[in-house]
Amino acid sequence: MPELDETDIKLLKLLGNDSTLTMKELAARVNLSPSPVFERVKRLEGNGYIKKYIALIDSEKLNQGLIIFCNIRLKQHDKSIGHDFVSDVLQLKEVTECYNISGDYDFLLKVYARNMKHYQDFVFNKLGSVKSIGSTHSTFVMCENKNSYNINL
Amino acid sequence: MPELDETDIKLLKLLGNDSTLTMKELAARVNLSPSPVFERVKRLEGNGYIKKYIALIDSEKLNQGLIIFCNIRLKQHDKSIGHDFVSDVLQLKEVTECYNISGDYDFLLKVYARNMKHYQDFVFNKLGSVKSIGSTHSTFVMCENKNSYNINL
DNA sequence: CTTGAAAAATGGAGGGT
DNA sequence: ACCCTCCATTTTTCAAG
Repeated sequence: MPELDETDIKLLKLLGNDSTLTMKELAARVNLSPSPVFERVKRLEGNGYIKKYIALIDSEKLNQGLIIFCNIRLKQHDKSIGHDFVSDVLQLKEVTECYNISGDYDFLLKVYARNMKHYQDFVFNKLGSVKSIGSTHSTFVMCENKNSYNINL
Repeated sequence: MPELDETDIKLLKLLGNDSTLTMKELAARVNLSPSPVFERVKRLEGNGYIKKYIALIDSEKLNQGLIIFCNIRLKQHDKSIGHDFVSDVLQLKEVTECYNISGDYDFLLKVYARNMKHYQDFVFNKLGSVKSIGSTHSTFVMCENKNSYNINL
């Protein structure tokens, strides 16, 4: 596992905020020419430091403006129930994130819904038919103050 | 606000998963030639459906493998205290997301730390010096089962 | 790392249905 | 409105030094 120097970190930071920067633009910001920057970026991709490049879609513009953190407690805690839950819940298009967590609940889901009615339908009809779920607790997002999508380097 | 057709949605979906796709590759997937695809993508960018393009960085490879959801209750609930809290907490590099939420707590933070010791330091020394905070409750992520970063179209 | 050049993609012009 | 083909420009990509 090769070490990263200052320049690599800076490149990750730049691309983590804006991946449309060209090699030329990146080069200018790290005081190099495009070629070594190209090689560094390819190395960062190849070694998995950069996982992928994506476009961020505006969820509000697509009528998915309601964000809910949904805490879930399983009925039982054996491995197979947990596995069933994860595979069931990842099928649901409203669920964009799923974490196995410590504490009172077993899982935390981030859910996007059009509105309250849609979320109600999600809880009763979709989560309601996932057998492994014991109970749920929903926390509604009133305002997203920040989401940087990446660690802050 | 112009409506989106099937093709636009498909383009958003494709770019939301992989923004390295070229106009040519996108064109092939939606059965068009590169030019109209180019125009559509520029329109989606211009109208804000696509907010930005970013590289996703592997947090584990950068020694930020511990994810914590930190619930925070403010001391008081006036607007200025809330504003102070947000501006203070967004300065902290460990905090990548911040939500104003309903329920027992006022805010939910997503925090990345190197390890438990680092998180302990974050809670005691960094959050500890934010005056507006009343109490906190940390939920530790044991496994990230899914994070799609975008709504599922 | 630099230079430099081939291959590929972008971004428009102009025209067709 | 929407699409196409063609082409100049820019960028990417990869030699060789």
